[in-house]
Amino acid sequence: MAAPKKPSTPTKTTAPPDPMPPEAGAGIAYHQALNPAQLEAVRFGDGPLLVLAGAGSGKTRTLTYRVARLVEEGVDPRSILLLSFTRKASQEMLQRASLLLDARCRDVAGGTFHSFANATLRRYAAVIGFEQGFTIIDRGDAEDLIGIIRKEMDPPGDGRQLPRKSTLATIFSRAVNKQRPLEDVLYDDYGHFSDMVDTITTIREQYTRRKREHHFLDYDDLLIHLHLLLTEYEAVRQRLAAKYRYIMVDEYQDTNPIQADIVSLLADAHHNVMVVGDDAQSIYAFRGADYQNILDFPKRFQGTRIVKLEENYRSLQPILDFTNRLIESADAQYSKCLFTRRHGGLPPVLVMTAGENAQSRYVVREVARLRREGTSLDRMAILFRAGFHAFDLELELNRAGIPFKKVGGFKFTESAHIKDLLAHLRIVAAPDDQLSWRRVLGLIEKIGPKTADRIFAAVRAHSQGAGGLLSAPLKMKNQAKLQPLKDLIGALTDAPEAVARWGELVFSYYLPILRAKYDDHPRRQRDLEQLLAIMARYRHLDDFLSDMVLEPPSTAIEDGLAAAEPTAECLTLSTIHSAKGLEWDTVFILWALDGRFPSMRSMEDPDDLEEERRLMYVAATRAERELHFTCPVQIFDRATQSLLCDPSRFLDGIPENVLRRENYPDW
DNA sequence: GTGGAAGGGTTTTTT
DNA sequence: ACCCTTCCAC
Repeated sequence: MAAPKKPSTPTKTTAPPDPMPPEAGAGIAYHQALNPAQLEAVRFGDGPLLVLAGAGSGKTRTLTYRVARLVEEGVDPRSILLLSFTRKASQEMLQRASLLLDARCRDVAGGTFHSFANATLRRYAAVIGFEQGFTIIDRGDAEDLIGIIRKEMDPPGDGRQLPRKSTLATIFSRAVNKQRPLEDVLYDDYGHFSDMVDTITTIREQYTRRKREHHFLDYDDLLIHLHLLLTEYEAVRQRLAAKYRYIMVDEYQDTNPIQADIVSLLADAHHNVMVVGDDAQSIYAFRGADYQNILDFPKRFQGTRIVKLEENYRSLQPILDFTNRLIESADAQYSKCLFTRRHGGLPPVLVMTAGENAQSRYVVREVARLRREGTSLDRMAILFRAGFHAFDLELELNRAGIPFKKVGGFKFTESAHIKDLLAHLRIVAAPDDQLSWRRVLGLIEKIGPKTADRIFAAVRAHSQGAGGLLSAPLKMKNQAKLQPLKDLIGALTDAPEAVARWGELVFSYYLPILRAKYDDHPRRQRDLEQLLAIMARYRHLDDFLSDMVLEPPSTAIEDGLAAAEPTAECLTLSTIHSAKGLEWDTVFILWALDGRFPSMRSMEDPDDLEEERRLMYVAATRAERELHFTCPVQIFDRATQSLLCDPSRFLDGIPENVLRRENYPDW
């Protein structure tokens, strides 16, 4: 049970040095910083360009240098649009480009598809019939609204129930993202509900109608409306195409048909479009992404130049030997084989453990060992398929006193107390927001959904915004209960627009409610204080509220630690989806157990199974030096009533010299 | 109408 | 573990 040893001599990295600010007046040293393929992409002039970038091949570096290069050549930074997967990723690229060149690079327009859609739609809101603006609703809000409609519908009558609200939301979203009729999605993916197609269609019509009534846009609507704006309003499309003369898209393999269309529409006039991605790392099929999208790019744009980045700068050779093998045995033929000049190190290890808790103890033991040997916790990550897969490990890490942050899974802004506080601000910002009124009023004793809706209707009829609550005619017994809330709204509407001040007013109103409602209120109160700190960074309430939906802080703990002790080192726990694009010295992949990874559900459909394999590939290629898989055995699977005992089928047939096997504890 | 308690059926991944 | 429904007391 020898654990992988650190290589005795530090491995020499052949990766180009990190970008440094150029000497005053000197140009950027492209030749020293980039390999020939990267250089070709960076120096590519006008026209369509497809960069197929393997894992760890310097994709971000290439995009960063190309931005700097364009700006250096005199392109107006505001005419460059850089769409990437997370806002953090695009900010980092622009920051690095600024270091290479100068601060002009910060003026590059960038963000996620959704944040770009938000910004654009705000500018053209009147064109698409949102004269009074709009509120972006997150998944939870969407489900609440669907839940209200669902409850109003007649039950099917045969004793069965309609799909739960979260399932309905998934069905509706899938139909949009895959651009398929609702009926087809139901028939293919939810066969057991396909006979309710009429009722479900009605629910969706109602959902669409009410979103419009309340000026709500959900995540999908942002893309739909942007697409609509570009297709239906030729003048707008021309203006946007003239404004953004260079389009760049990161992680193009994860775009869905609407997003790919949006890119085409924007680039149609000039064809100056560069997309970067890796078909082998496409892991968002569940929301409509199709790796075929990136392979079809040259068909959309005639004369596309294709550049392949195949040299890996991240991982040691034994890790690449393994990951190449993993992706080679895929059914689909992906387009590359990676190589590296980083030698040394041991092959990855697969560790069989006697159950889930043994898995957790193995990870804790190894993390402690690595730390003793000098690896910072910041350089290690634990990756897993789904958020709840790490629950047991979290307990063990707490017991061992190892600090960690968890990324992915449940979000800060999804917890009830955060949503409560935001709802108070939302009714002021958007008085038509019935969902937020329900939430705010429902917090008051003896007010439930019915009373809340009545009060909402009265306020709305008064059409004075949230202040309508102060003058709307209400029943006497409601008047008294509502007095504190009225005082709050009065204070909010009187105070000048200062986001942080409003946050404090709501906080002091909400604190007694929080204390009465939750036993664990001290922890939640700390979260709220974090939220207030975040609010202080904003000048406009609308921006704050939009950001909380589009790019919420990934974890409460992360921000807590970052704020309190920015230097404290910290282990990362992450879903594989949230780990995309990141890298660590040492990576642990949990639950490499057939039935968990791949999951039972994915085994019926070859396409789903392929995506699981790509997911494992993404996880494994995050590692630079050490890679551990753990496989707890004898796990009972309730869905199939069977005992799971075998390692992931993706690891079958990989020889011992590529993947070592161990048992923990020895048995 | 509200609020609490009890019991049966379902659990990925993200903007 | 959580959602959703149902049932019952106020």
